[in-house]
Amino acid sequence: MKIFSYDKKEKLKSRKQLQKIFTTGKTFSIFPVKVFFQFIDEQDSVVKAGVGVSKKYFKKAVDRNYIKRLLRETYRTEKVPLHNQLSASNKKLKIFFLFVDGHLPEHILLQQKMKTIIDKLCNEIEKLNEAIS
RNA sequence: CUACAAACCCGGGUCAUCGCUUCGAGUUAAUCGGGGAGGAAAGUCCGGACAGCAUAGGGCAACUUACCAUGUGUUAAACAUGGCUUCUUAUUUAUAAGAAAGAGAUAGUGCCGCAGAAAAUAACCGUUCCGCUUGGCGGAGUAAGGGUGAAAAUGUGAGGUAAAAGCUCACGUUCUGUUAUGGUAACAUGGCAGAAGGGUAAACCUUAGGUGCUGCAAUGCCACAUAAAGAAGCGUUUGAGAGCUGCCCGUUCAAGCUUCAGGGUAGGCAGCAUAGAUAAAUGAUGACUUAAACAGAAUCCGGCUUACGAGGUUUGUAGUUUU
RNA sequence: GGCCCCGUAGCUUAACUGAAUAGAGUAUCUGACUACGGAUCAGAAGGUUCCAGGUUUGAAUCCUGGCGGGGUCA
Repeated sequence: MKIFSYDKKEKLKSRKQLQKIFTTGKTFSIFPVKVFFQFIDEQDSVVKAGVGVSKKYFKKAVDRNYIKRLLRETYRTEKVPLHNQLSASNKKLKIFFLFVDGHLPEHILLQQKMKTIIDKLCNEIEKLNEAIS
């Protein structure tokens, strides 16, 4: 099994599910990224994740594509601890990363931010486990 | 060789690691192999294919095209080559370069501020003649002159007259009709007859040609869900309303239709591709080398416009050097 | 993705059927009134009419192309 993969099954796609996560999901933001997430009982993969950029901040389609690629790339390289934690505690998760800054980010900076986001998500899982136990 | 202009071409490459999408092989899987953004993919300014709309029928309206020939485009939009006409610039003054939404103002209607007598069937001043009172007033003729204006009624000269006037003549200018010659044609040159009336059609419009309307969120199918409920209005052969056009006609269907408030669903297949999805792939990092810019497909094709990098090729113009 | 509409002072707008100083209200500034403010009165300033080109003697207005903003259709 590939470790760093990010294929179709792991992507959050359905319009309905996205509406749900935006209205009822929990949020926190690690600048310049805002994270929507929601724990869920039944799902065909451990995590479903999506990325997005507002047209309000970036007019050009090239810039939006670039940021979405960066977000996917950083999530792909940093997601391993989150997966381990989730399979250990038998939870399923939906995440959506929304980019909220006005200018183009550096790859290295975004990678560090993603690391902290993943850490925070792991903490959330631990908290949830403690609350149940 | 240098500079400028136009047209066409190109739109980074190699290696390593980790990935995405699609197709094929593979019993599922693991894995392996093949394909994977642009000249503008953009703007949506045009045209077509294709699809639906009763058979896409007639008229008005609306939109659109507009020098000529040939070619491409099945038509159209548009483009290419060559030519014609007009305008601008330059000088060698009869050529060169560039530009043109380049049919019609003698079919009709409208408009032309201020200034000016007058802005289009021109008599305010002036000028000439006649009459009366004789300061001057009235009538008639007259576009030679009048500082304006973007534009002032065919230019110059002569005759002519009371004064004038294309009123007449000569040389011109422009237009209309007709005709001869050259040219496929636009048109050019000449003869004859007639005319002289400003501009504006990116004002209405006229002439000739073209366009039925709506658009892949079209359209067909599968799955899922709900409210076949409520209120108001119109109507059932004396025809409401509908058949996707702004109106009318013709024609077809016709027992339900319209509006209000509210509720449900919005997942997929075909359309759809020798790149091709359906929250939407074509990437990231490192190394070397370069000038790498503008920029990311959603039914497809063609044209136009806009954004942009370093060069190359060809043609033209100008300059310099050598022979 | 398709189809429509709109850009005028800081803000809300008029003139869009070509005509020369682009007009109002509000906000701003100055003065008057008041012991001081508000309200009121008087005056001033503020416009590349989104940008570029064209038609015309003349363009906010007509035409063409850009830029920006908004609406609608499953």
